[in-house]
Amino acid sequence: MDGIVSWPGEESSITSRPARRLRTSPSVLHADVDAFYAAVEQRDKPSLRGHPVIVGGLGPRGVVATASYEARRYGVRSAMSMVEARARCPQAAFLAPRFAVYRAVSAQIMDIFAEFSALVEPLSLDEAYLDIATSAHEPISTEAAVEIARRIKEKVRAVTGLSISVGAGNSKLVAKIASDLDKPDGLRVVPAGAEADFLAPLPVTRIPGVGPATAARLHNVGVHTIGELAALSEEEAANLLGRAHGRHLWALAHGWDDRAVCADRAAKSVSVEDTFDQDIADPGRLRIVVRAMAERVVERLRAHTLSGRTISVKVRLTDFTTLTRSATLPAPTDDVRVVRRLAERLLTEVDTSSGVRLIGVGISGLTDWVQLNLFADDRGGRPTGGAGEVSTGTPGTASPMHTDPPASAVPWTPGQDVVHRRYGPGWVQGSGRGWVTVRFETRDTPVGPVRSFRDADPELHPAESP
DNA sequence: TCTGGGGTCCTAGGACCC
DNA sequence: TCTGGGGTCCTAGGACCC
Repeated sequence: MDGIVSWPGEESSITSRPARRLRTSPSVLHADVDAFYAAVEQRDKPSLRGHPVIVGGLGPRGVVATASYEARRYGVRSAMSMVEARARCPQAAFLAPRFAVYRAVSAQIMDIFAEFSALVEPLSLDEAYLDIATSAHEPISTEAAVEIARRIKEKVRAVTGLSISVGAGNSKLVAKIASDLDKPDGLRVVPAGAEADFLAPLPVTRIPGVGPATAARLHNVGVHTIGELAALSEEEAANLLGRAHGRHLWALAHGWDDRAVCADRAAKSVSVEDTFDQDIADPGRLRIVVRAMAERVVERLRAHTLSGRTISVKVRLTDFTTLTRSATLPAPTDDVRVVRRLAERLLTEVDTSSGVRLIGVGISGLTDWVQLNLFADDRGGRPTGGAGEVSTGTPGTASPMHTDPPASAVPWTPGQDVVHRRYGPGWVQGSGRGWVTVRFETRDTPVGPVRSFRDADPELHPAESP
């Protein structure tokens, strides 16, 4: 294993903080493909080589996903509007992204990374951390790290035709910054012990996690370099930037970064969103759109055999203010009818009369098992739907790869319109284990209470079909 | 003709429970 | 009747990353 040393300054930190250990050799690698999408397009279309290429949305509200280095010379950057990119570099080739191709190339690259380390943490299609200490019994020398990086670059170029940049250091932070500094086709290893001198003169904005808002706060107090951030006290950083964020960045500025390289990180949410070519104000059209997005997100959810408890709707208004509304179910679902209906309701909680430029639907609180009925959680108790409440307070701690028997002979279908003799019209949010939960809302009165009944409640009936 | 789409993490307030 | 604190869950928003 890599050599390990105690976290400097540990004595002064709060006792709840776990003991930190820093590596003593450059055994963390960060690798990413140079101008990935654009480079794939240039690779596949030789006439584009040597010329500016801009990949991104081609619609009226598109933005740049990736600009080739030729295009960057004209000031074209990721996230810039396509309109501005066209103004800066009209002679560029403007291409829509081909994600299926990028995913395939990405898989090739990740396979190559896996040949060099058993511990690969992908960050995106074109980027990953590699822990090269896992298979080594001795600390990794600078020369050994350089050699491994060189071989990875060679192999990626031979197999995919793409150039990558690799950085290595004793932490994720140092490796990542090192790979950034030498782009494109970079190879930079920060030797053990040289981390502080490497970091100190760099602008704070080099630290991943320091964006425009954080940079502005730091600049306000005269902090421009990583070394100047490190020279603050931990308390000053925490007060300036927030407790967690401030302390984290302050530690990073010292090079105190013990974050582990972690393969197989489970997804926490799934979402889809669309920006319209023109704003939509018509509630009927918005309702149709949000239903379609609910269907798309459930498709993605089910493709990964996941279920989720919390449904969110995101609305970006004409003036770009962004609102979210969410609701949490008593148990995870992957039922399109429930998600569709809930998304529709959440949309009604936002005033969209001024016009909407984007709608999104997301699902979080994911569990790794296929939902068979809404109450197939392990709380054991009966459903408790109280008036107006969606969540019951107790989270379903789902067992992995749960295999519940199907809820057979239950007459109620999630999403179904029903009428209760006392409570009026509503729709079935879920059923199972002898119970059915009804949300008493209609399109005209979209927000209403939730109540649960026995399956055979004589007062509950399917709504008349239209 | 301003500002995509997919995510992650953090904060802060209120509800609720012990 | 009054007075609390801690912990967890939920919601909404914001910063940030590629």
